[in-house]
Amino acid sequence: MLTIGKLSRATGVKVPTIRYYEQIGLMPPPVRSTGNQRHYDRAAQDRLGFIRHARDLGFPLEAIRELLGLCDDPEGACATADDIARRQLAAVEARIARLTALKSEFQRMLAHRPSGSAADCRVIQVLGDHSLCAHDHHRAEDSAQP
Amino acid sequence: MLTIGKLSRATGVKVPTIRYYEQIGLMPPPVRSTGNQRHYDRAAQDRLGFIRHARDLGFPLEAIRELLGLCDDPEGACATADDIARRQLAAVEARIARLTALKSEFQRMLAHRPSGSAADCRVIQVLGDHSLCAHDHHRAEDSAQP
DNA sequence: CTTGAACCTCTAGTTGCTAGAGCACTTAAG
DNA sequence: CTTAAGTGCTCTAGCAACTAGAGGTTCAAG
Repeated sequence: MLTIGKLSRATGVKVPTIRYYEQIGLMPPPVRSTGNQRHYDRAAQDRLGFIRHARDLGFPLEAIRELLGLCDDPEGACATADDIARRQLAAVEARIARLTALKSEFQRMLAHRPSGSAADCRVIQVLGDHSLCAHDHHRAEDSAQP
Repeated sequence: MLTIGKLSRATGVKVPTIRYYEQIGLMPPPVRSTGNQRHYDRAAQDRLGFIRHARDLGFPLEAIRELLGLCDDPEGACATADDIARRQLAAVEARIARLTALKSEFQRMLAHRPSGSAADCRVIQVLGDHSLCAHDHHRAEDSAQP
């Protein structure tokens, strides 16, 4: 039986975040001590580890909620979990592509050493004039968090 | 002189977002018509284009505020703009590295076709057991928005 | 038994918007 | 000249996914 602080250290999830997960129903309310303090068992630790892991992989909390639902009902369709991961992969790939373009844009901007005043600063030029841009950096569907 | 809607179409920034930028002081309050409607000039359009462009490149609004400050005072140090871009580049690189690791993780997970039930689903396994993970996907400093 | 760390609840703030309610104004057709 | 559609206005509240702080309680070591 772990206190919230020990669970936090064990999983790498911060204490207020654990309470937040409980508040939004991602973690079940744990048993309490006589003094009203939370005590977690192994199952809770595993579940939180799962959440932490999935968060690190960029799953939004709603996707994690779905995945946890699948675990709670283990004979359910695995295809669903696959679909969630697949969507996530697509989002990650799109994001990488966009960021790679951004990176070379920055490198291009920084390659031109400043000549003194902001007036002819390359960074500001590039930002001000789209035609100087080597890349399309139009906002593609990039609302996904990862 | 453009109405807010035309400015929106011209720059690709949504109408409520333009008003939001005005609210937080990123865009100056424009002149108003007798009927209290906003009317924008060329300078406003350029400024908003600059903001849009910088946002697309992943600059947080506070960095954009700094950059705009530099433009308003064009003999200021260009080095500052460079620094901002450099920090941004570092953030972008870190993010790309992390996302690339995530991507191969997802690919690994998806390479194992589901065998039917969630109980032995690879996705759920990988998420549940950190030791199955090929990569370190510990949360590096990745709070930067891009 | 005391002290200080760790816990509790609650509210409010963060970033960068987006959505909706409930109005006022503008513009082209009739 | 009027009217209806299409814009525009302000204001409030909401989203993710936490984080910070206030102000109070409990626990464990010495």
